[in-house]
Amino acid sequence: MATARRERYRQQTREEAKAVALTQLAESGTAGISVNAIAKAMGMTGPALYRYFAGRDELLTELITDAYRDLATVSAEAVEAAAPADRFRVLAHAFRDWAKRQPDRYLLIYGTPVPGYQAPPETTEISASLMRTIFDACATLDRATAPTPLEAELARKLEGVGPWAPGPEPDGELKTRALATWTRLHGVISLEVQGQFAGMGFDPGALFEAEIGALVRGA
Amino acid sequence: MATARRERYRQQTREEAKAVALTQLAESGTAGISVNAIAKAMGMTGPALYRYFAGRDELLTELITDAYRDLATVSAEAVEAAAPADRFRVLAHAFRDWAKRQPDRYLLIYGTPVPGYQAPPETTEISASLMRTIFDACATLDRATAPTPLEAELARKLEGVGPWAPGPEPDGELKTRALATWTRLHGVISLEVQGQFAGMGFDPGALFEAEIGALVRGA
DNA sequence: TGTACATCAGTGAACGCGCGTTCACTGATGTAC
DNA sequence: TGTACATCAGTGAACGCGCGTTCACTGATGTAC
Repeated sequence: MATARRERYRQQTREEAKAVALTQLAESGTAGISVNAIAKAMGMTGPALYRYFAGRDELLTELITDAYRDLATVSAEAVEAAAPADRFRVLAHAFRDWAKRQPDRYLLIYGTPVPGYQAPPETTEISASLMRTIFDACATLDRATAPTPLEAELARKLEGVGPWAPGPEPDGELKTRALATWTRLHGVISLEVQGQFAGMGFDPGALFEAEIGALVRGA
Repeated sequence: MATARRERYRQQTREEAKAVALTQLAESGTAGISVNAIAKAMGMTGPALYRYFAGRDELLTELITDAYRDLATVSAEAVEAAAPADRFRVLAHAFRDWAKRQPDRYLLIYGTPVPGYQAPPETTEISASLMRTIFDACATLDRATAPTPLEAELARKLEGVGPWAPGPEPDGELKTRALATWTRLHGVISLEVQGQFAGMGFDPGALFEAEIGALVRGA
């Protein structure tokens, strides 16, 4: 099977192309990702890349799903490996750490969408699996603190909607917590990786910890 | 002063160009904003626009500062007009309403930054004035509920950093609340306007209200 | 092990396109006397 | 009110550029006998 080696090289080339694309993304944004420029950086001519990708759109799509899947699996593995009592904090940190390590990929998933760009159906599945992980992490939070009236109202409204994730269906209160978790983590992380805290002279990590603390309390 | 009329037309043309640019932004993102296309849509040729803007960059900068200033003044006016007890809620709703009315402008300010693009110094001033409004709104929250240990720690760290806004310097606790307010509102709003809640079958408004409720409680 | 054929990777030329920006110009609109 | 001049708005041609993508092609790498 010499053909297997050929296939392996093929995959390597694809990965290399995507890696170059990510550096372009970091340097000049989504619009700066160019088939010709990628090929050039790899020591090839532009058309050669069409042996590996149907076109620019396919490459972009793959960049997005790759990043999404990576974030989802990293988070899931971290949560699964942790003791139940640590799961929530572990999830939060897995999220932020991943985002800080590769801010551009985070914004590729959760940043301003490219208008007109249609996310592939695969994304739905990945986001559902990520939601499962959030549910699992939130399920370990204690429920001693009573929800505010508005949280209780939201919980009631969320009862029965979905499913947002595979597996056992959580109740409205858990869904409420999951949403708050998602939006609050994203709130801090997105502003941080976008540099909106720059020059304010404080450590975003401390803010992040405080937000985790508020969520753990069950607020 | 017939020259005044000329100047008025001039300003009108500038405004029209920016308006067209905003529709392009909505249709195809920042990268889709094109000098030539704007001129064409206005019934002019491309070079004509150079009588009104030094170049594409200046137009883009103006789009950003305009949006930022608009959000800041709308919020400030809403808060000032409200009774102290309502101020926090009024601020939150002013923020979300503005973002929902013009999602593209919101993302222009708080979305993925264009790499390499340097925000003009004016932005700093506007963001400071917006922070002042947030401080003013948060100052009306009652402080009965004790902060969590991590919030207290953050508050201690924020003591003396800044100034983030003109006017009287708030203490660490108020700064902590302001940060939480900013990041939580942004968390919900940004995911909402980006369409990340699409297909989940719940009303983002209810989530937003719940988040406001949690903040009002002083959590 | 050697030969004939098929598959694949990559090249180079070419396509049409739209971009930002400059430049010299024509006409219209203003100001000064 | 009328004329001479200055200022401004907009045009059309042209610049160089990089883009995504196609196509016919050459060589290398594989498979089958």
